[in-house]
Order: sequence, then structure tokens, then C-alpha cells
Amino acid sequence: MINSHLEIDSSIENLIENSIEIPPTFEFGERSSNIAFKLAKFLKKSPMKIAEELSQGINNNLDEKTLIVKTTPVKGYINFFINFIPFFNRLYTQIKKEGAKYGENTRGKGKKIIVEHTSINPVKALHIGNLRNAILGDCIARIYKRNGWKVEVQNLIDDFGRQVATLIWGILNGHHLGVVREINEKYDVWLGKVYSHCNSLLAENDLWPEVDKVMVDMRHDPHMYRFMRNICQTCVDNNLETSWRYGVTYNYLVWESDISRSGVWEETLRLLEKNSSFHWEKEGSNAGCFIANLGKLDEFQDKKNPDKVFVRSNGIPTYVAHDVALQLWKFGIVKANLISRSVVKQKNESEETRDLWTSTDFRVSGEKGKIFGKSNRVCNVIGMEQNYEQEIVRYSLKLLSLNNEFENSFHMSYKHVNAPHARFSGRTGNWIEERAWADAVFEDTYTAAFKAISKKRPDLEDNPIKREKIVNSITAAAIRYWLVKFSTETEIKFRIEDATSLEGDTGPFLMYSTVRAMKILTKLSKIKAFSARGDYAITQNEKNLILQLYRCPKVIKNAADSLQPLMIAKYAYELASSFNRFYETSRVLNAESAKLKNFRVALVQIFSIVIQNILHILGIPIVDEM
RNA sequence: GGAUCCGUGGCUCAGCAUGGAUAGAGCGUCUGCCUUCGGAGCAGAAUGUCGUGGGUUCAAAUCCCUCCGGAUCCGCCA
Repeated sequence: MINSHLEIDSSIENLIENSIEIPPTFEFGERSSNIAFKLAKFLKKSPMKIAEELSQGINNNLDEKTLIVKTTPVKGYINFFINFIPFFNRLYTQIKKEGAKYGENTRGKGKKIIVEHTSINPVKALHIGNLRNAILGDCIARIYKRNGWKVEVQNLIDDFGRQVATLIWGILNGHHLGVVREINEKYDVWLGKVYSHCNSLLAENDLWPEVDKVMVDMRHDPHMYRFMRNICQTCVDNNLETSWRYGVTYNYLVWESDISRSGVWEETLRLLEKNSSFHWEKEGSNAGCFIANLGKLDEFQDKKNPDKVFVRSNGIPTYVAHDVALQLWKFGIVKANLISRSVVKQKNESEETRDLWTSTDFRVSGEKGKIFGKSNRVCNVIGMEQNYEQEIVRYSLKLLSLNNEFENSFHMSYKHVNAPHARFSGRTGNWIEERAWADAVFEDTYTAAFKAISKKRPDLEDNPIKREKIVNSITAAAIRYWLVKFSTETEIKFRIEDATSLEGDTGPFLMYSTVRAMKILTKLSKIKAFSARGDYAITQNEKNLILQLYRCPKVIKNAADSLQPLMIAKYAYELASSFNRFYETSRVLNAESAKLKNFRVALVQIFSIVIQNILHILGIPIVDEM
């Protein structure tokens, strides 16, 4: 009885909350509700009539202390007009008090999420598509942190895969000698060229069995393993440099070969064998294989062959089986531990400095390890071509009756970045001629930013160190923003003029309005605490900015729930635009009256706080001039 | 063959989850704004059968179905 009342109450609350929207024009107030339309059916009255009655009822209960001045019924809508002075006063107090924490919430308190991203094969440089993955993952990690979660960022290094075997085969046969390494060319870029060269040689001569042999040797011959791991290590070191340039950092590098040795897979197999949904096939085309019986789930009925091979007849587990094991390990269901070692302190201007750890194949005596994994939620940032594979991982948890883990497995799926008329592929190496690897995009954008600053800030020629720092920041901002401003469901077409753009809906635009606000604040001799007294006129642009500042906490919630960093980017742009319009029409330092100046300074103060909080989430560096 | 995603001004994209008032941005084009806190900015103009056809609804870019066009997946590859 009580429960059903509560349900009704909360559904009414939802109904009201969901009915609130932002009207198309401020003539209709600052907020409006279409609730009269929804109620019309039940009350069997016209929406116009209901809106009039509700509006009247609300108006009768308003006084000068309430945050609403008045409501008006218009064509069935109820429009709300905000009492801006007390509203602003309250918002100002809150933002000043919370400061860098404004916008955050504690929904994830006591819970931990693992975000896995980047995870490229250690045979090449990051191309722009891998960078999209890294930036999206980095943003979602930052977003989760603001939602109160403990976040662990992992980067999976697949050193046991076919790609690495392909590269090693090529090097053992001296094929890398035929690939010229340019002067100053990064090792990982050159390695990527070798890798695609090897692929074409293998395809032409059909030499794949030789690669299979390398794959086996890597596992069983310690010298071969060491040789391979050293090459991969150098590649990973290079890849990290690229990530760091863009402000992307990790907590833990997980090496596939370390997982193999840790017993994670064996433990997983024992777990699966005990479950009736998995079995060793005795007959048919899959005879001798270990099979996941996904066909028993409704979701897989439409598949041609819903059952999935987890272990091949030669005893080697498949990629998807490995992923299931990894997922179980991330949740702490599989308990085997990896040996870990602290590697380096990552420098990161915008976030805190983070310790980077790696899994390792040997322990130095006296060295302290650290336990990773054991999380409540997992978010894997992986391209949408692996949607099906990720579903298999998720539903395998369901087959194991791990419903909580099933519910908490998130696949952040995104489309690729491609050349306007072709796909980028590490195998074919077509990212080389398009200059689409992440370092080249950085260089090209750097050039554009440098050109711009030389023109706008000739005075900085005397301070090349400062200038370089600013140009680096602008470059990272431009590319990072460009990669998150699209929905993850949109394929990005790589055009260098888009990536390097510095005006309009771009990262540098956000930085610029931040700089404007900071400049105003530094010109004040003293910043006094604001308190609203009496009356002063608030312009439409000012109201607009106030409302944008107010939206922040909700945006951070929604971005986490929908796994869309785009929402933060859109908000940042709207917030900065609102500030620029305010800046254009409202003088701050020489405002018309002291009271007005006081108010506008306060507004600039809280804008400065909120925009910086938001730029931190986007990983956009903050500079005080540009 | 089956499944998933996409289709919105000349170009590139938001909006679709939870249907609501005049469909929003940026780029490009055109017109204004520097004796004013920094013009990487602001104000304004032009450009739209929201792929097609149907359905549900008081109301559809949004939900359902058809078809067309594009991408991806359905492996003892990763």
C-alpha cells in the first residue's frame, strides 16, 4: 500500500520533471512545462484550461522570496519566469563554495569502474582512429570521476596476437631492412610501415603458416619471447609519448602475455567447464572444440550459428574467449593476480599526475606490487565493428548467472575515423600517405596554430618558450575537441582542415572565452565576495549565461548515463558562446554602476570556475593568454 | 540470407533515449561592428520536401512498418 503510493508519487515527480523544457524563445519565459497536454487525457479537459488553472494556482503561491516571479499559460504550455536576483545569489554561493567540484556528484561513491581504451596492437603508431578511441576513453574516465566513481584506466597491450607475430616474422626474415627509416622518424611510425610491408609480402606469397609458427615460438621459446617483448616495449613507449602529448594517461598497462602466464585463462576455463552452458563438442564440424552455448539465449536466435568456439581443436583459446576471461578478471570473479610494477609518473597539466603501472613478466626483488581489477563496473572502449563480439562477452556473463556483472558491462561503441573515400587500416598502411597518424596530425595542427599566433601575438616572439607552450595547448585542444564533438555513432571523415580548424565550434574557441574571463579577473585589484542587495537590471545575455551555469551538474550526470562525452563538448560550446555574447554587450570593469559591476564581476568569477571545470573534463589545457 | 548503425541547408554535424511552440550550430557566401575589459569574437542575411512512402497521435526529425542509399557484423581471425 505504502509502496504503491510511493510509486505514484515518484511517477508524478517524473512526469513533472520530464515535462520541463527550455522554451524556443525567452518571450515564453526561462522554463516551460507541457504537463497540461499530458494531463488532458486523464482530466478530460482541454490543455488550455488546465494550463490556466495550474498557472493561476502557482501564481497565488508566489512571493518575493520564491525563485519564480510568475507563470503564464500560453496555448496549453505553462511558462515560468525566474526571479533572477535571488536565483543568481543562490547559484553564486553554491559555485563559489564548491569551486573545482561544482558540477560533480557522488552517485558512484564507494564503487570502482575500469575503463579500458586505446588498446592498439604494439606494432605501429596511433592513427587518428586510435586517437578517437583514446580521447573518448579518456573523457569518459574523467566524466565517471566527476560522478563519484573510483576510476582505473587500463590499456591492453596484445603482444601475443597475430599482428605482433606478423611483424616479428618480418623482422626475423630481414624484411624491415627494406623499409627506410626517415631522419627523425619515430620508431612506432617506422614500425607501422614495416608491419604493413610484412602484410603485403605475406599476402602475395601466402606464407601465413610461417606466422603461425612464430606465434607458437613466442609462447614457448624464452629468447624469442624476450626479443618480441623488447620490440613491443619500445613501440608502447612511443605510443605513450603520443598519448601524453594529447593529455591522455593510463593507470595500468595490461600485457596479453602476462595475462596468459598469470593463470587467468586456466581459472576461467575451469569456471566455464562447471557450467552447463559450455561444453566440449564431441562431434560435427566443431568436434574437439570448447563451445559456448549462446543459442539458448533469445538474443542469439537470429544468428546463423549462435554457438561460439571458445577453444580451438588445437587447444588454443580464441580471442573472444580471452576477452571473456579478461572481463571476469576485471570484475574480480577470476582471482588470479598479475605481477605489476610502477613505471613512471605521467605528467599531465590538466589532471593530477598519475602513476603509471604495468603488468610484467619478472619481479625485481624488494619491489612492491599493486593489485588491479576487482571493479564494480567495466567500460570497454572498442570500435563498433566489434559490437557482436562484445555482446558475446556480455552474454557469457549471463550464461554464468553473473547478472550483476552482466548489467555492469558497458561497451562504448564508436565508429571509425576514415579518409573521405577509404577506410584507414593498420594492415594496408594507407594512413601513411594521408598523414593520418596521431603525431602527424599534431604536427600539422601545430603548424596552423603557430601561424595563427605569429599573426595575432607578434609580441610573443620575444618569449618562444611561452609561445611554444601555448601553441602545444591550442593544438591538443583543437584535436581533442574535434574528436569528441561528434556522436560516437557518427563516422568521422578525416579532413586535415577540419582537425586543424581554430575558429567557430572548436577547442581554441573555448580556450579563448576562458582567457577573456581570466583577463578581466586579473585586472581587478581586489576580488570581493559578492552578495546581492537591492535591485539592478539583468540583461537577456546575462540571464542566459546564468542559466547555462546552472545546467552544469545535470550535463555531467547525463554524459555519464548515456556514455556520450559529446554532451560535455556541446555544453562547453554553449556555455562559452553565452559568455562571449555577455562579454560583447556587458561592460564589466567600467560598468554603469558599482552595484552592476559587483554583479558582473561575480558572474565572470563563477563562469571562470565552471568553464575550467568543464575544460578539465574534456582534457583541454587551460592557458591564461593565447 | 539475418542483425546493428547511419541518411537533417552548398559542406560538416547536433537534436531522436523521455514525441510538443518558429528544426539548431559551425564552415563557406553576403552585410555590418576595432577612440570600448583581447576581433581565435559579436550582430544580421540567404540557403531545409529532416532519404522515400505509409501508420500511430490532439501533436512526428523523434515512435512503428515498407522501400532506397551508405557502413559494419554474422570465423577454430583479432
